[in-house]
Amino acid sequence: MARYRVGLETRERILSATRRLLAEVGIEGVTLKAITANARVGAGSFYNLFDSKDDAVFEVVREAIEAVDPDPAGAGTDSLEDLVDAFVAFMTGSSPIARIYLQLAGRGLTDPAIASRVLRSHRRRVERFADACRREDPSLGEGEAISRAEVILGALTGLGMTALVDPGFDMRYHARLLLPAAAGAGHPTRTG
Amino acid sequence: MARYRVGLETRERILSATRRLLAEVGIEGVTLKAITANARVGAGSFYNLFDSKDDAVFEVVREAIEAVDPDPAGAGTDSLEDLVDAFVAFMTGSSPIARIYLQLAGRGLTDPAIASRVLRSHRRRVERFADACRREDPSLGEGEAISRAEVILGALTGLGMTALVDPGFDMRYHARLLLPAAAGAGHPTRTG
DNA sequence: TACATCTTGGAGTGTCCGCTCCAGTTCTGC
DNA sequence: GCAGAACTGGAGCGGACACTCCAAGATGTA
Repeated sequence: MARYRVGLETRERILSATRRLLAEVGIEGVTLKAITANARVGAGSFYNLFDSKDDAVFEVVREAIEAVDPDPAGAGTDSLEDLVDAFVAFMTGSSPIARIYLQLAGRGLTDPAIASRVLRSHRRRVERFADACRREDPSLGEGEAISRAEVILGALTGLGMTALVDPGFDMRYHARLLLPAAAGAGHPTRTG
Repeated sequence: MARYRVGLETRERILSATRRLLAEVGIEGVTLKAITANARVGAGSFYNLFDSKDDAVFEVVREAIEAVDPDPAGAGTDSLEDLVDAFVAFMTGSSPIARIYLQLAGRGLTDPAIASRVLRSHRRRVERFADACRREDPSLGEGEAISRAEVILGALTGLGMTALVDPGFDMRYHARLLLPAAAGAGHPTRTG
C-alpha cells in the first residue's frame, strides 16, 4: 500500500510503536489509539498503510519470530540442545514476543483465523526440532523424530508458560530435564 | 449476597448461562449482555448477586476444575498414569473448561490478578503429580519429585495447547511418551 | 398482618473501541 | 514546475462494553 518513501517510513514507525506497546501492555492492551499516539500518526495514516489493527500486530509478531531463529539460513547445524537453549532464552529472555505468542495462541483457541497462523508457525518449529533429533540419532524414523520433537516442544511451551506466570520458576533447569528424557522415549509404552 | 431462595436460584441460573457461554464462545466472547440474556435476568439482578462479570467467570472455572478431579477426597490412590490420562481426558474431552483455562492463563501473562489465581491452581496440581511420582518411586526426594511433576505437567499443558489448536493431533499418544521419559530424568544433565 | 429486607428488570450512563471520511498537504515522475 | 497519486491528521461515527440506578414487586420474619 505504501509506495512513497514517507509512507514506508511511517509504516516502520507504526510497527515500532506496535512492537513497543505489545511488549509493555500485552496483546489486550494494544489499542489503535495507543499505536497512533505512540507513532505520532493519525488514524487515517494508519489505515492508509494497514488494513486493520490486527494486521499490524501480526506483522510485528511475524517479524519477531523470524528474528529469534538461531539458524535462519537453515544450514542444519543446530543441535537439539542448542534449540532447547534457544527456546528457553526466547521464553525467558528480554524479548517479550514469547508472551505475545502465547497470548495469541490462547486467542487461537476460539479464533480460527489466529489458530491457522499459530499452527503454521508451530509446525515449522516441530520440523526444526525433529531434524535435530535425527541428526543426533540417525537411526530414528521420521515419525519417531516428529513425535519426540512434538513432546519436547509441547513441554517447552508449557514450561515457558509457567515461567512467564511465575518469575521464580527456573525454566532452564526444568527444560534440561527434557533432553535425556526425550532421548530415551521412542514408542508409547504402558508402564502400569 | 443472596439470602433468599429466589436469589440463590437466580445465582445458579446465571452460573449455568456463564458456563454454557464459556463453552460456546470462549472467554473473549462472554459478555454481560449474553449472560443476562441467556439466564433471562436483568443486569440489575446480576449485580445484586455478583460483584463483577469476572466474578461469575472465575466461579464457573473454579467449580469446573474441582469437578474434574479424579480423586477429590485426596485419598492418594491415583497413579501417575491415572493422572496423565485424566489430564488428557480433561484436555481432549467434551468439557470445554480446558480451553477456558488456557485462555485464562494467557490473560494471566499480562494481568497479575488472573496470574495469581492461575498459579494457585497450577501449584496444587503440581503437588498432586509429585505425590504420585513419589508413590511410584519412594526413593525420590521431594525436590526431585516436584521437578518431575513440573516437567510432566508443563509438557501436558503444551501438548494440550497443540491438541486444542490442532484437532488432528493425538495427544494421548504423545502424552504417553512422557511417562517413561519422566521416570528416567532426575537431575539436569549436559548431553552435548 | 406488618414491614424490613431482598430481588427484579431494563433504561440509561460513561467510556472505550476500531474504523471512516475528507480536506488539505507532500511527494515523485515526467 | 506541473499533474496526479500518495500521504496526512483528527473529528467524528456507530456500536459494544461493563456497570448504575431505582421504582416496583417478592420474600421471609415476628
